Amino acid sequence: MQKQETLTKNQKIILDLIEKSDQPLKAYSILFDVKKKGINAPLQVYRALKKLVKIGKIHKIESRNAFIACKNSKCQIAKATVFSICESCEDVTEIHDHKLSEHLRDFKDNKGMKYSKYNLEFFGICKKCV
Amino acid sequence: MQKQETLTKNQKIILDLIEKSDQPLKAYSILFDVKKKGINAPLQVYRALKKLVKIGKIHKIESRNAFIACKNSKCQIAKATVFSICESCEDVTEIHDHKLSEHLRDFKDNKGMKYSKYNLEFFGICKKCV
DNA sequence: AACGCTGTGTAATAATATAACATATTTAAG
DNA sequence: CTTAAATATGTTATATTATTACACAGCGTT
Repeated sequence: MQKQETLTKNQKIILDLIEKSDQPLKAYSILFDVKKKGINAPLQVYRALKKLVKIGKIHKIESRNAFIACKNSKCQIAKATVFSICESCEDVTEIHDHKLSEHLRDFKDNKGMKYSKYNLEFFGICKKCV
Repeated sequence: MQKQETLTKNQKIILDLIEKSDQPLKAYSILFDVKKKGINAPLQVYRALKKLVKIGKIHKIESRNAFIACKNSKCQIAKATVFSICESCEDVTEIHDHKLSEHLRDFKDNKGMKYSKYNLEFFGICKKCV
């Protein structure tokens, strides 16, 4: 399992930025923010994001095309993610629910397909926005 | 609840196309296919897709930016979707599992947020690709 | 008839993401 | 140590996905 120490310069810069935000960041907003650090092209951002997703440091919120840091130290691989998304303020929170995770991990469809990964996004209106 | 009969010409053309495919179609591939029917611009496709998603006739596969018809007559609103996606051949199947649906429908996070919708995508390797 | 709502058609552009190429750095094996 | 493989970099160009803005049409309501 790859540790943060082994991340490259670009990967560190981008992970730092995402970790400082408690909300998902979009690739081109990241690009804008890291230009002062010498990262000039979209591809440099996307390459770092791809790696960070792969090692589980960040997750992609598929319905929003945005990236958020994973705060769960156990979650070292991006294979099982659950998010809560407010459709009004767009606030995103990662959900860790043992029972739900168990249920999803053990889920088998009727074709017997084995799943190595899942992504679940819940949508609603958060307390602040009600 | 809106019935298919009330769909407009563009909406019908695009729904027909998606229903004929058992796999998700991308917006620009749809555009290409319906040009012969007089639909010329991306926006015409996206507008129809938006409506069809809203009334539950089709679903968007968020991780693939593609659209698939909903074969479940009960599923008239795009509020609760579960898909199986093969990461090798990209085959996508909608999953209807009563127990899982129940579990997800009843899920409440520890902040007491109420969810009106969810989207779950399972990833793995299908039987053909193993 | 005037309004609100929904849809249409068109042009332009924004936002998201990858291909292709040349080069550098790190890692592991011989 | 050196060679090969794997991974990362920097840059340019381009592909793909999606929306804004504007003018107007059709329909049901009041």
